[in-house]
Amino acid sequence: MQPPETVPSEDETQGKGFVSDYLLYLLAAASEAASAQFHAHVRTHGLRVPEWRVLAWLHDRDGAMITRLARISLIEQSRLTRIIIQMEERGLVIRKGDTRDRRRVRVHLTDTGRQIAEQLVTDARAHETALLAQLEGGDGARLKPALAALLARLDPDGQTRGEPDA
Amino acid sequence: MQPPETVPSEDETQGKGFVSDYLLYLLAAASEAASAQFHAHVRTHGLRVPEWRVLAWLHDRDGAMITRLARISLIEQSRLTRIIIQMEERGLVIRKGDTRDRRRVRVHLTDTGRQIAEQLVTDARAHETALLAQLEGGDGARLKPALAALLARLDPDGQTRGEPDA
DNA sequence: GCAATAAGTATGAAAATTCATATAATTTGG
DNA sequence: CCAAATTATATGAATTTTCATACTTATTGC
Repeated sequence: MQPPETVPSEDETQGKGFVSDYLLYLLAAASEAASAQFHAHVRTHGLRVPEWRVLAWLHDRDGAMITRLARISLIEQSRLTRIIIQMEERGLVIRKGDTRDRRRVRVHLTDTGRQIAEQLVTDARAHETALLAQLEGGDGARLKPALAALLARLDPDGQTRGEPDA
Repeated sequence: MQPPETVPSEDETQGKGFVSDYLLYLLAAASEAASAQFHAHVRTHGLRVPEWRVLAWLHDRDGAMITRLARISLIEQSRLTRIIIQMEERGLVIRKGDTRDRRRVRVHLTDTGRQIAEQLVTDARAHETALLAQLEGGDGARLKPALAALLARLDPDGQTRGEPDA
């Protein structure tokens, strides 16, 4: 037999509802909330979020190819192609055909691009530090490892994590 | 004095780079990776992700107003207005003017909408359970509380968390 | 009770994103 | 070595999404 009642009528306020404690929602909402401020800062530099992601990855490792940059930057390929073109027109990056594999296009930072990237990475580090400092208890410390573990589990080959090569 | 060299030329592979251990990136990437499968499942029901979010919130608490639904569903208001109209045309929800405050439009599930919502919530619960089970060690258990703490810190009023009223 | 302000929703028009697919270059299998 | 399959990027066209703002209805402060 089942608990007291099978019919869930009466009090719709059972517990707190499904969504507000649903992992995928918490992830999306936390991501949004945590990023809001910094993303606003990014926009003050005339960049959209995907463009900042590209700059950040190139800052870590210049000369990535479009497809890979798309995967790790969480951007759909055809969209990234257009974004890169725009960024090139703005002088943030330059595209170079890969001589080994002529299908590939490698993206490199220009001096301007690198300058902006470095500035923003510095800002991002500071922002992250401040953010984590706000989380009392161990939560702050546990968050990153837990997220990294989740990612590692879901994406063993680092398709999304900037593995040297995947 | 600092470590061996001050100039970071030579080996660009210092550590692992900034992005792959950056909180905001981990959040975004983890959210994407964790949601990918289930979101694909949602699409097989002919729903886009924002539509599923709306159904899920209405499942928890029917009759929400557009603005609030937009905030908690992480959707921009004017977009949600259009989405709700489409959902109404498809018979998933109905809009009812609030008689107390005639500016407001309250959104209610139709029977069809509720049926789909319930099915998907059931599926979502199962998926979440499976997902968390994959995380060995305490990571799985720690993740949700840590995310909730982050959200609570960033959004004290639960603007984004379905607080009874905010 | 009214003017000014704020809140909730809708909407036009521009910009962006997606989807399917074209094109080009490489790799694979036989 | 060749045909078939695969990979990388680009692009047209439809759909979405955004942004600013119009409208309408409430609320606030005098």
